[in-house]
This record gives sequence, structure tokens and C-alpha cells, in this order.
Amino acid sequence: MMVEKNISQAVIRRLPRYYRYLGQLLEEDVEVERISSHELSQMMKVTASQIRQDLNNFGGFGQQGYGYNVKFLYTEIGKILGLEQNHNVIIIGSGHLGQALANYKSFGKRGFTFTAMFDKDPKVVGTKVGDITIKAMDDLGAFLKENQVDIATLAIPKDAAEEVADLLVENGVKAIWNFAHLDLEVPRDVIVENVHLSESLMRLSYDLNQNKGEYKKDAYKSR
Amino acid sequence: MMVEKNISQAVIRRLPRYYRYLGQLLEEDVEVERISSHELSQMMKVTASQIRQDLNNFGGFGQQGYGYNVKFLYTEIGKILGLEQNHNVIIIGSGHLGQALANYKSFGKRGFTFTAMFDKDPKVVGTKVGDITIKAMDDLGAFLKENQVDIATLAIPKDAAEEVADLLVENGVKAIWNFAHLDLEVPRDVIVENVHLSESLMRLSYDLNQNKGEYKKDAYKSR
DNA sequence: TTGAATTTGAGAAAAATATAGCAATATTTT
DNA sequence: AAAATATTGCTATATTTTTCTCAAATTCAA
Repeated sequence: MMVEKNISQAVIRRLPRYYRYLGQLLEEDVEVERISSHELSQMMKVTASQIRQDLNNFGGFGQQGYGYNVKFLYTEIGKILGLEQNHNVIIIGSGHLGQALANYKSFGKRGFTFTAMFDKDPKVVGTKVGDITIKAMDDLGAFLKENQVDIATLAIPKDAAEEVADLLVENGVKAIWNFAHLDLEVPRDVIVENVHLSESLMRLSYDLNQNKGEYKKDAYKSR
Repeated sequence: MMVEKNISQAVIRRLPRYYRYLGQLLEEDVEVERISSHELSQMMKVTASQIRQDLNNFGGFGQQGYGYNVKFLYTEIGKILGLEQNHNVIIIGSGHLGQALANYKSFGKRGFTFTAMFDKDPKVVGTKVGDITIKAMDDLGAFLKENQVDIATLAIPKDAAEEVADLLVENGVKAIWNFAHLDLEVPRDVIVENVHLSESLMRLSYDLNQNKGEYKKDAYKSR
């Protein structure tokens, strides 16, 4: 029977970073063949223990006295992340954000293929973004029925997002990459990965505030 | 003496989301005056206990038997996040991503003012993005010396990012909003908030893989 | 080839985070 | 005005996550 250990979100959040560092090692002039958790920990500024623990969730990738084979580990993490299989990605919204995402060449290397872009503005429908011709939003439903779409990217304002998300879900899309500033309501088997830029900026603002010592916790006690 | 309790990153990550929900309540047709941790917990799909615990890190904002005053709580969280003071933000890189960020109108509402944009491509220098005229990268150093810059946004490829970051740090910038796919090396008093889009997409891919049951942990055990 | 040095994997301990429980206090109802 | 209900803030408990430790396996140096 398969062991169904649940892997924590914290571990999963870190996996892509391991993948990035290992990829960098492979790209370097003198390609590194092996690396120990200790060496990697110094590069990445995390504990060696955490690296070993994280990797062990997925299996014993290393060897005592040797460390980890960089290429092997890189490939395995890629498999874990599902990067060895292709994903068809569409983008809803052809604004700057949508176009920025469409132009990320590096995504292609990792098994993500942008197959279509949609916009509701008739003025841009029919124009091209790279190789892709922007389609009308009205054609989205039909497109979804005729084409395999693994990931739909929502790069539209929040007011329009829920409606489009519903349409996506109705047509069997199982994963949404959401850049709209709201939490989408979707069935449990649909995955939503949020990129809330404004929240990121607020965290930065918070940290700035802390450094400046502007904010005094105590003040709130005596309101 | 001021109590110097350390507030965990987990709490800080959640604050902007509370802020967003409270803001939504204030924008609704029938403005809500008060809310209990229980009601908010149902909206946000977290436990009421967590909400109370989180807020209590910063002070007692609620009242027994009543709950929290929405407007008051919203304002206070805004203060905690440093949103009541203005931040001058510059953007390095005038590609689609840079322009997307420049056009986020909602940032302006929250005390972020975009004051300049830089690009190394002579063809775009001098052209306008909204009200802002794109400046040459060579002028960045001088600009930093003459203007107060609270946050610098790096929307450039990773190969150029470290060099620009060094220049920013040399000229006293204390906060970097980094969209380049690398970890910047900066002194400890400089804050870096990373937005690694490719990592976000990989997490989505991981989750997709899990749902499909494509990935079997056990397989790795017997390599 | 042998002994010293490395380094993993895994279990145990420690730390951090989240949840539950409840006294105190306010609000609402009767 | 009294009783019932609601709800916080805080403490205690439970859970999760991270770090520590070390035996076992491997590599490296002489």
C-alpha cells in the first residue's frame, strides 16, 4: 500500500527555490557534480538540517559521505514539481501584466506552453502578442471545450475575475493562476494559486516601518 | 519600557488579507459597522481564534460582547502596515512588467507614489508611461542622490539585477521589491521582498500533479 | 588497506504556530 | 432591570515545523 504522508505547505513552498539553486549550479562554468546539504545550506542561507529533512519527504536522494548528485537531485525535484510534463496555459487579460507573463521565455523551458490569450476589449482582439493572436472573451467557453487547458491565468481586474473563474470551472479547468486581488470561490478540486502583488507590497511597507521604528505597539494598548 | 515582542512572519503575512477583507466590507453597499471574529472567520475561511490571536499581537482592538469596529480596525491595520505614510517608489525596467506595476492605480490609494522609471534601452528613454518619463539607467545614481526613494522595484532580467541592486544600496535605498529570479545579496538593514513568479507557477504545477495522482512518492524510495 | 573525515537519514528535542477553552465584560432581549 | 446571549483577550493545550543529534554508510588521505 502506498504511504500517504502529507507534505506540508512549508516544504512545498521551498522546493522551487532548491530547484533554482540546483539549476544555477548546473549552468555554472565548471559544472558541479555533487553537493552536500551543508554546502547548499551556506549558499541558500537555510539550515542543512532543513534541506535534508525537506528532501527526505520525497525519498532518499543522497548518499552518506558523498552528499547529493546535483543533476539527479535537480531532475527529481523537477519531477516532484511536475515540470517534466507539459502544461497548456492560457492567459485571460492582455494588459501589461498578461503580456509580461506571455513573454517569460523561461517558462517554456520548464514545460509551460502558452496556447491562447483572451481579452474583452474588441480593439485588441485579433492583434498579436508574440505568436499568439488575442481572442475575444466571448470565445473563451468554446475554446475551453475544444482545447486542453491545464492552467488558466487571470490577469484581469477583480470585478471581472469571479465571473471568468466560474466559466473556467464550468468548462473543466482545474488550475487557476490568479493575479486578481480577491479570493476566488471554486470547488475543492480546483487549485488556485494567488499572486497578490498588493499584499506583497504591503509586507514590504510593514518591514520598512519596523526598521524605521515608526510603529510603536504599545500605543494601541491605551486607546 | 517598551515591550519588544517579536511578531511572527506568519502573522505579518496574514495582515494584508485582513486589511483587504475589511476594506471590502467598508466598500459594500450597506456598510458594515461591526464584525465579530467569528463572522470574519467564516468569510475568510480561517479560525476565529487565529484572527483574535493575530490582532492581539498589536493591541486590543475589539470589545467583549460587541466585536470589532470595522472602520477602526481597518485604519489600525493600515497604520501597522505603514500605509498611512507615503512611500516614493521607483521602477527599474520599463518592460511589460514594469509598466503593469506602474499602472496599478490601487497602489496610489494606499500611499505608494511612483516617482520615476528607468531603463537601459536608449530607444525607450524619454518616452512616457502615464505621467512618468522614462529615464536612462545611467542617471539612476544621480537621481537617487537627489530624490527620496523609499522603495525600488526591480523589474529587470536576473543578469542585470545584482549590479543594479548594488547601486541602489550604495545610494541608500532601504527596500527593494524584487521581481528578478534570484536572491539579491544586500546588507542586513536593507529589506528585500521577492516576487518570484516562476516559483509560484511551479507550486501550482505541484498541486496539479498531486490532484492527478501522477506523482508517487514511493517510487523514489527504490531508486 | 586502514583510519580519519564526511555526510546522510531518521528519530528526538525544541521552537513556533494554531486551536481550544473560559473568565470577564459588553450587548441584547424580555 | 434582570436574565440570557454574545464576544473578546488571554491562558492553556495541541499541532506543526524546525533544529539537534548521532549511528550507519561512504569517501578520502596516507
